[in-house]
Amino acid sequence: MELSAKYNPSEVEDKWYAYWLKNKCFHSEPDNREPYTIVIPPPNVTGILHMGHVLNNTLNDVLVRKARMDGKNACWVPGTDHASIATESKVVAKLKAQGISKEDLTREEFLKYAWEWKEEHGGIILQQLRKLGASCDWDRTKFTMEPALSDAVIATFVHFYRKGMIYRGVRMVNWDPVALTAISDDEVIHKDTQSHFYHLRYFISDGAGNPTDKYLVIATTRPETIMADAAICVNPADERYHWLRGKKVLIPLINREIPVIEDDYVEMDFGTGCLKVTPAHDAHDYEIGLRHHLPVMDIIDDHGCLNEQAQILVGEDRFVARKKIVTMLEEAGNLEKVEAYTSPVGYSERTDAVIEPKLSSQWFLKMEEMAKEALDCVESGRIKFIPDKYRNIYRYWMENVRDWCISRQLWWGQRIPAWYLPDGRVVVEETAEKALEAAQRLDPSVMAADLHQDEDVLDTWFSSWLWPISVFDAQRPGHPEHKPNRDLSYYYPTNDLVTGPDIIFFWVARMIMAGGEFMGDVPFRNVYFTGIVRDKLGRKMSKTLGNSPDPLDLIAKYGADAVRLGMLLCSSAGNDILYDESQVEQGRNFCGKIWNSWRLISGWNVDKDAQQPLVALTAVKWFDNLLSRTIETVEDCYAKFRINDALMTIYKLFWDDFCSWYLELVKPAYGQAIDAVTYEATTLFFEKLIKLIHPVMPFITEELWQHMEERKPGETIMFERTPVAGPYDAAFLADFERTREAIINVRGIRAQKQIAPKEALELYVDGDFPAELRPVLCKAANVSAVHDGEADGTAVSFIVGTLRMSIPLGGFVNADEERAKLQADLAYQQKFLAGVRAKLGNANFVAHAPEAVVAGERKKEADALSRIAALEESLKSLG
RNA sequence: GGGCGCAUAGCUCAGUCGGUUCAGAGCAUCUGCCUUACAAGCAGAGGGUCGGCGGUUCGAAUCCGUCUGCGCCCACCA
Repeated sequence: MELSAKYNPSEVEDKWYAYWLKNKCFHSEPDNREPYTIVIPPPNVTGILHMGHVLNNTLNDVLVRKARMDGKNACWVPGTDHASIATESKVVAKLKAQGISKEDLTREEFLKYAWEWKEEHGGIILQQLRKLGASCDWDRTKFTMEPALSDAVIATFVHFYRKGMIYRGVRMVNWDPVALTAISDDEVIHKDTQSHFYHLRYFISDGAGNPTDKYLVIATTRPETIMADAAICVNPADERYHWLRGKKVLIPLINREIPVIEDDYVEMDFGTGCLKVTPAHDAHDYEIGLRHHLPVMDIIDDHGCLNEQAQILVGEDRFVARKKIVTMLEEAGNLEKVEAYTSPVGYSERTDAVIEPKLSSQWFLKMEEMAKEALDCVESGRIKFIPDKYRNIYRYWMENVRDWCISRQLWWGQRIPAWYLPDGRVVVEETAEKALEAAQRLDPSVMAADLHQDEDVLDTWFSSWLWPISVFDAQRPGHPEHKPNRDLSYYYPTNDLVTGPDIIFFWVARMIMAGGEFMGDVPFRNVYFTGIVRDKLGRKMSKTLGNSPDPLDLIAKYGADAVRLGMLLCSSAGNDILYDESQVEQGRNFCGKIWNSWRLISGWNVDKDAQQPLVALTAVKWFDNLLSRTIETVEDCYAKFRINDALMTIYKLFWDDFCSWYLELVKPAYGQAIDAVTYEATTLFFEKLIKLIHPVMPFITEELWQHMEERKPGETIMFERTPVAGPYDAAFLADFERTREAIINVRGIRAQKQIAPKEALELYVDGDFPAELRPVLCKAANVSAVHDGEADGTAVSFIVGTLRMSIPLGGFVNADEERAKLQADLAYQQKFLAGVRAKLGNANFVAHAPEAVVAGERKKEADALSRIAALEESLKSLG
């Protein structure tokens, strides 16, 4: 079968992906081989593929394909995450566009819409991953909210509750007034925000609720919250304010009387040294309020608007209210001054709304004990982070862990399995039936209708942290007595996790905790942290900037292999990736190179009787040695997770060594056949090369491997073995390097002197040059003969190592120019020699430096001397 | 504000224990080639005071100090 002149990725990719699926090449079942397991970082069920996914999943796929070719039973489990906030807000937005408000729907109605949306859009991303070539075991696809996995989540809640690790409490939480839910501290992003510092006068009360003419001044960024003030606080050491002791002041506009209190928390030199204490709307103020038994008055509703408690500006949005109240304060004579002020403000990661500190009742999971163990997993080296620097960040997190707020005021997610009795008591059970039984044990008169289930759902990460366990055996989490099934026993712990450092605590740390809690073992052994994909200007890729290409467009344009290669070329672990389309072009070009090299080889006619030329004999020997050495390097790179180095090593081996050198050396003259020995060796090399590249470029390698010879049905390069390194002769490889240098020198001289490549030259070598490499020199440099000794008459010379080589060029040589060049070279060598000798003349150096280093310097000295001698001879022969 | 990390060629990055001709790679650039696998290519070439300053050492891109410029994590002085 003829190979088309150009590689056509789209045809080839669809064909082989379908072939792999049909032959269940990605499917894994436990057997007696060593397992290699990866669970996908589950993308949001409603997500679509972006460049970050491409990077992550390409890395995963490379690792899993490599392991498969290493003979392991490789299993990559795919799936999606229900992503409660993200998905729910998308559904809410979609309903809003249809004129439906969430608040008009019952929970059941809303969930029906949400599931419809999930069925419609869910898993698009998994289809897209197929285009990338991801070799996931699709038969094992999981969803964090499918029944079995949801049951696991509920069971773990009950488990922790019974262990006394889950509790319910009123806490100051981060309220997102757009998503209408509390979010965890980690989902809050602090951004420096331009605002104002309002200096307000609070007049001292005369004791009967009337203002005197004395006042104090407080500075606040949130004047709209003054109606919720419970006190004014000063530092007890602040003598400026001792006269205020025991006094009461009046809140401006509403004239409510509040006490002046003293607390160390207040910084004397910040603002005016007077702090208004607003327990309901500030976490620190809440703490102060607890210490001083202050009343809590909540004046902001769930949407961020002032409520009746505020007395004024009721119903106004907090930011509108801020503007209005400033005017009112000014008119009332309470505004002293306004300063421009920049301070960090918390924003919701999801909705970008300004977070409102809010008191509410939430469920928490105690973290301290689990965090200790999880820290130890990493500190002890049972889990390795790549790169290592993330251990520091991880340690910080684990040592400063706070209890995890696991409840969310949403509907999309696993509903908290807590039921309240009419008297307020609570029972926590896996099902409503069990809850009723439990409730009746407390109070036999309770009926099913009397029980009310908690309205909240659980944080998405409360299901994600079970992922490496629940994808294999959803029975196990929460039921330590359940014996792990066959899959879980075989595949757990997984081997490698590839993910972004931004979820090191959200996900990585918590999986480690869940692993310890439910399996007594780590969930994975290595965590490879990728960087963020940025554009070439260093900007984060984002929809709004429009600087993020659609991966599917790229795949359509350049092919999946090209996209994969382009992505990996610039990805060292942990560094951000500056992506540019030119990298994908480079990938495409490499595909073209591979393709064309096989076109060349497969086009050769083989002559069974032909004898192998000497040059081919040497070339085969060389490439065989080089291949072994390179495979060793590549294996070392993989072992250290230096995937881009492994790739670059193979890339150069293929392009430079195989195509530019090896093939050019063995290539028969035009119209001539190639001998069978060389041909066999060449196809074997080619096959090994494409096997080496297959984990990175699965499609083109499969296409060519299938093209090389008739394969049996179902056969695939995927299950071929990674080529192994044999012994190699390093000295011979070094000799070949010198030969290459000589060839490059000759070519350089041709270029300089404008001598056509077709015109054969003669070469003189003054010294010992291996005979077996002479044919290589002749063919690659178009040298008709290699003579020993030195050229007669005018010649151009050069030095390789310590060998002097010269080419007699007669009329082509400008003796003055050559002399000048030689003299410059000579001067350099003499300076070099002087430097080396200065070192060797230093008694301290000879005394302190290791012997090998001193010997090295002596070698340098000897080499420099012989080069100087050679240059002087060349100068002499120039006359 | 605290902590961690980074700074090497035009760009993106390697550089292991301080010592081997150590100053490297890929891309980009320049020059010459439509040579019968490939112009998405071939051959050749140029390009860096290793961020600045100081120190340790026989010897520093590498270790220490400091300054400058970036990045990340943490942190609600209202």
